[in-house]
Amino acid sequence: MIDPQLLRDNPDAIKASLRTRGADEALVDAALHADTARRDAITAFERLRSEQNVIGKDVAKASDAEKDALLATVKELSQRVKDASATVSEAEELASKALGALPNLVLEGVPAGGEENFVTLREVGSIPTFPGEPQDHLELGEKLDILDMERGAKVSGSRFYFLKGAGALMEMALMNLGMKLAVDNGFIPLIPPTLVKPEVMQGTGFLGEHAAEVYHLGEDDLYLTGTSEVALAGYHSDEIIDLTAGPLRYVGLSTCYRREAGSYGKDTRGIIRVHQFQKLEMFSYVDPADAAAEHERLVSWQEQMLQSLGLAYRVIDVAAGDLGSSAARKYDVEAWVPSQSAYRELTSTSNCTTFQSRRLNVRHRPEKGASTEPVATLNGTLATTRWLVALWETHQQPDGSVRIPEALQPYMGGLSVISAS
RNA sequence: GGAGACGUCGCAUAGUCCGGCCGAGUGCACCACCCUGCUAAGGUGGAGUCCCCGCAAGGGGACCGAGGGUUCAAAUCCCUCCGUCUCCGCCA
Repeated sequence: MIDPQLLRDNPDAIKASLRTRGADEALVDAALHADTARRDAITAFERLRSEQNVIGKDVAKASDAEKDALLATVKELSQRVKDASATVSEAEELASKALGALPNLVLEGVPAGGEENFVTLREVGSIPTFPGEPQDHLELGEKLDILDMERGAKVSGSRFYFLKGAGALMEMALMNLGMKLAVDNGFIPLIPPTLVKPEVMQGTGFLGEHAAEVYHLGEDDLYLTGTSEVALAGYHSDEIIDLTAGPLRYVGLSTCYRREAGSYGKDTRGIIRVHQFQKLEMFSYVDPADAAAEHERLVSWQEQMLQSLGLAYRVIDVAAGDLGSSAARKYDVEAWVPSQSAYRELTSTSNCTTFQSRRLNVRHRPEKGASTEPVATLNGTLATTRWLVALWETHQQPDGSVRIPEALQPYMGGLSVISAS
């Protein structure tokens, strides 16, 4: 949710932001009108309510004779208060809808335009070369017996899989490596629920543009989360947290579920796009003034991971039109996938500034005695199942085996190569 | 799954039966000041969150797990939901 004060004081700034996203500026005026209507309704209601409160006290004190006369007038007033209150509820609903339709203000410097207008910030590592055609991760996985898509489909349908043997171990190793990095940097590990209530799903914004992506359990009215960001953002909802000692950082490990509706025929081979996967997610609650710096820190931890795994990658500054509604800026780290001769997204890190925290009502007190203000939230991926794709393909050898990066070996019982047995 | 108890201002509690004098008492913790030679204690005062009006001073509204209802008026009465605890049963 955008700052309603900013909407009133500087609607043009919000319009400018909408333009860089390629979104409709008319949303701003609609929100302004709804906000004014809401405040008018509140003022009218409160005036009546105040009157009712005063007379109510008189009624309590009045003698029996006076009481009857007072009750007559006050009954009529009571009805007007009720009507005014109903008007407020309607106006508030409309206003919050209109305000909620506004995406976050994009930060200065974010490239304007759509998906293709991203800016490459840097390319790191040398793109691997192979004597012949490199095998793709599915081929490698099946030959090495570490990935079984067929049985995944048999048991659960398309886009499901079994990771097996060293494949299963490697996924866990990846998570452990990321967990170590996070904990060393002061993150608090959390293993969150992956089923959440509608309010939380709503609050984190995933029922908006991503609604079709989300699994819903009708019987229990619970949602399966597509990322632990949902639970991590909800963790401190309706709380006033203490950031005087610096950012509050959590790292969540969870299974993620995505329906992948609308992606038929896209990435159908292997485990690039699947319904269920593991993800290790960083989540920071910070003072808004520190948000941009925290964003750089998150991306640098992501890069450390990629580097220690020997992957070639580029970091892109995602264009405004391709940002989620909560993000003010987003960096994707994309690793080179040899079979596709292309960079594919492995991580994403978003600075949501105070947008998410307003909706979830997470605040902090900048200093003792000061009034509360919304915190900034940021999130970023530290590892996912998809990383296996880049790892296997990048580290494949001419004999069809796969080298295990040194960083992962301690978490795999010292294993250094995966070969067909 | 069955039976019952409970959910109040950071924590602990009073108030709910008998609706108005309760946005709400008390203790602890907290902040400021005072007092005491130190430790401990004592005294006085102050403190919640959100919203609306206002340049401000200030004024007003809402909030007693959540949402509805009854009433001129609800922490208090009624309903629904959520959560916690206890007992019984069942079982990974």
